[in-house]
Amino acid sequence: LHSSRIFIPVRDYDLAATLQSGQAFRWRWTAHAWEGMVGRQWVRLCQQAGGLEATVAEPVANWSWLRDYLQTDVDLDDVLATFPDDEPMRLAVRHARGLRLLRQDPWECLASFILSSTKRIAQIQQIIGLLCERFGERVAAEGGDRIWHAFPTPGRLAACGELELRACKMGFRAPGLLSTGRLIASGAVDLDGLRRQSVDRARAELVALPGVGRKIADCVLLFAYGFEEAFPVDVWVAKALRELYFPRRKPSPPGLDRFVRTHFGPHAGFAQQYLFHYMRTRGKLDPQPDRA
DNA sequence: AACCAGGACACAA
DNA sequence: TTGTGTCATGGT
Repeated sequence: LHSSRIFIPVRDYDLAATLQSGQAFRWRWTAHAWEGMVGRQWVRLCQQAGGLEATVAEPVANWSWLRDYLQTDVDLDDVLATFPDDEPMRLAVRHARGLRLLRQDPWECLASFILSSTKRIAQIQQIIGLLCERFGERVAAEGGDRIWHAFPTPGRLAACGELELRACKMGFRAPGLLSTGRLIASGAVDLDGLRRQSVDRARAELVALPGVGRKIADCVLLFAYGFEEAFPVDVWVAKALRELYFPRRKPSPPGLDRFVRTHFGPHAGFAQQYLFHYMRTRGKLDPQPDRA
């Protein structure tokens, strides 16, 4: 019953848009497929007619962890039906219909977004790549002929010095990542415990961590815990709101917060991801080399 | 060569 | 409450 390959039937799933929309940073396009890590597992993903094909390095009996990560059981139509019926959302959804939210590991997601501040996605990928290569556990890929690295545990990072982290080109983000890693490694903060908290309590605990403000906390709430009312506002989404919704006057920060909370519905964070991806990739050529 | 990137933080007005 | 400087690093 063990297998190293599975076909996951799903419709309306744009794998390329999903893996390149700045929510996860370890997926690479190589040899007509996406390769990356899900937890401790190396995974190759391939978009196929009617679903996704997945390959792992060593046969497994249960694939629920991958379905959970990819969120293939989510009915996209149900989500899209809750979006506001306005022109910006129509544009954003038409631009990348099939864009999904992943369900990531909280620690990896938190650490990744601490490293994301005022960095372009390509650079975030580079920093995280160095971090994993130097401090992550070695993992077999594709039957063992190649080596990948798991994301470093909080304990391993806590054992690092700030200079070692700075050597991964993360600059001023190093002390925040280090302090947060040590708080989690010591047990002073329990990331798994946030799963059962309310959004507001979970956000409050995340914002209390060094290097974590409102925006990064909302990214973790959305991408790792599945709080889909979380609505991270970065420079791109701020630009989308400014240009598409408030072209004349600029709303105050609390006014804008009230707007996004009431206007985009129960899956506001999902809508946010469409706006983000639309603003970042409209007008550009598809970055994926050979796509049907 | 200036400018900017999925910000957070301390501090001023 | 809202505005400014600072913090690294690399690509356009």
